[in-house]
Amino acid sequence: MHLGGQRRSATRGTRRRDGRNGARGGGIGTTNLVPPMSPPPIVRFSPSPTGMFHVGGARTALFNWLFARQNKGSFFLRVEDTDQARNRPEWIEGIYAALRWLGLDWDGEPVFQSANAPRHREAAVELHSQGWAYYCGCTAEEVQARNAAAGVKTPGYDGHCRDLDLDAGPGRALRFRTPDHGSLRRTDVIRGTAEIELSSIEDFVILRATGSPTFIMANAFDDLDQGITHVIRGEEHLPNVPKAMLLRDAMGDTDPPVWAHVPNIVNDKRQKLSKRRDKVALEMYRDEGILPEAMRNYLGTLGWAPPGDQEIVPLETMLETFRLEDVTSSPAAFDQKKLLAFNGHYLRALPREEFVDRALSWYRRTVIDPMAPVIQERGATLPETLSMTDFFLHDVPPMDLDSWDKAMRKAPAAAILTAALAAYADCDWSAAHLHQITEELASGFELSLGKAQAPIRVAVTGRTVGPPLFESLVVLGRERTLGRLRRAQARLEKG
RNA sequence: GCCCCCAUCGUCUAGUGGCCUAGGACACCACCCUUUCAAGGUGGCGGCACGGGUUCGAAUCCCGUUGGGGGUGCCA
Repeated sequence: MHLGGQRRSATRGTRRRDGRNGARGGGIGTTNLVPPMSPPPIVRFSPSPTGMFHVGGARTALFNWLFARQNKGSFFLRVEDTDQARNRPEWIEGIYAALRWLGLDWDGEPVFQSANAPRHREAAVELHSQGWAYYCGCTAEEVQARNAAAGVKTPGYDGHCRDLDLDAGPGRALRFRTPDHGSLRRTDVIRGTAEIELSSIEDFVILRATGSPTFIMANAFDDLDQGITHVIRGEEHLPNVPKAMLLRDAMGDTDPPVWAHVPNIVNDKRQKLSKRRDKVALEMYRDEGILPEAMRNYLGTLGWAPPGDQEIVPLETMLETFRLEDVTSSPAAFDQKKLLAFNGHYLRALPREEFVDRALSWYRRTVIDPMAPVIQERGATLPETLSMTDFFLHDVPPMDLDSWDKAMRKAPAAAILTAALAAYADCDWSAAHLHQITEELASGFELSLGKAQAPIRVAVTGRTVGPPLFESLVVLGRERTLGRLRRAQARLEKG
């Protein structure tokens, strides 16, 4: 057996359930995770820039930040961009902007995981030379076919190349050799201890056939390299813990981190929030007027609660009373109504002058700045230009009945709305592109663009006249546009 | 299929074997205040998934069942 320390347990964390020092009264703000005199903790928040920054990530960041700051530790930002194909620079900017908006400052410069790729590769190759890993030339299809032929119902790598002693070469990935027997102890601050059977873990890839390191390799290496003491992340990473422990062990680690897997945030159907079907992007909430302090406070009540009967609390209170080991282990549903209630509270509590400043700057940033180029030319007075943006302010646009009748009474209105809904659902959201696809839509009905856009305009703005449609749609955003089109559709059906 | 995780009002949570007739918040309902609407105040509705243990005593500990979720990628 090559795995010397595999039964070693993570001893740094003390579980809340097995201690008697967990009582909140008198113990507020103290944690047994970081004993006095011990070096300050080092945590990292490590999002991958593969989409809009969302509320789940925001909460994980918040918990990391609270834990680091209250213990005088370090909070690092590490961008896990090992999947080059799915990364985009604007997503990275989005991460910075969102964290700044929430007031979560990080230490030092962000680390880009891709920049460490050579070191990851080197470490992986080293693992191979020490016999911890082997090269494998199987494709996913081959593995699948073999499993099917063997009648194996459980998918996963079958160990075909395990003892072939293949050299590195084109088309060959490097796999970590997982022990066949024994178990390891996984200790998690918020989930307790579990004994994991090693036989259930397949030989996983650490270096792709392209030579690029996989997430698990890069992640385990960087955590070790940065001296991360507490890994606080989403529960979807729980199955990665044994792999990370195996890898760290092979790389000579003797001081495993404290693991803390925070529960998912789920939707009202209790599924993990997803970008596609749920409203998750932080910037959408920002644009709809949610105050960062309200969002931050609300996020803090998902999976944790301040002691006492008061859950709307200042950041300082969270900083004093937050305890990682008190985080709940069951998923929390994101309740927009409750967020709104929190927001109303914060809004009312603002000093008058600050309220004015913030309301005005919101209006300027979200509506006036983006609309200025098209409204400035279209009115004789300031109020007249400003009134062109009123549809933007309401969830349901104020509907002008004459406009409605004029645009919707004509035969293809319903069909146009349906076609627009389909065309706008997944397209590039720019004025030029919207113009183009709407023109195509119009020619499909053998109508001019002017005629075809009328039902769309009325559905979205409530009127037949107004600023140029496509610029308006861009500012409104896809979700709100689609929502208004659907609402108009429903209204049309009712007659 | 296999591995893992989870289970207190509709939702977020408090609860760490007796302070529990289960507390608070959001939502909802009623009333009060009020020129309207909010805000605020008062009250109400509403929950320990089920079944077995352990114990003098279980929301709390153990086992099972059921139900939900996550993972099962040369994604992260």
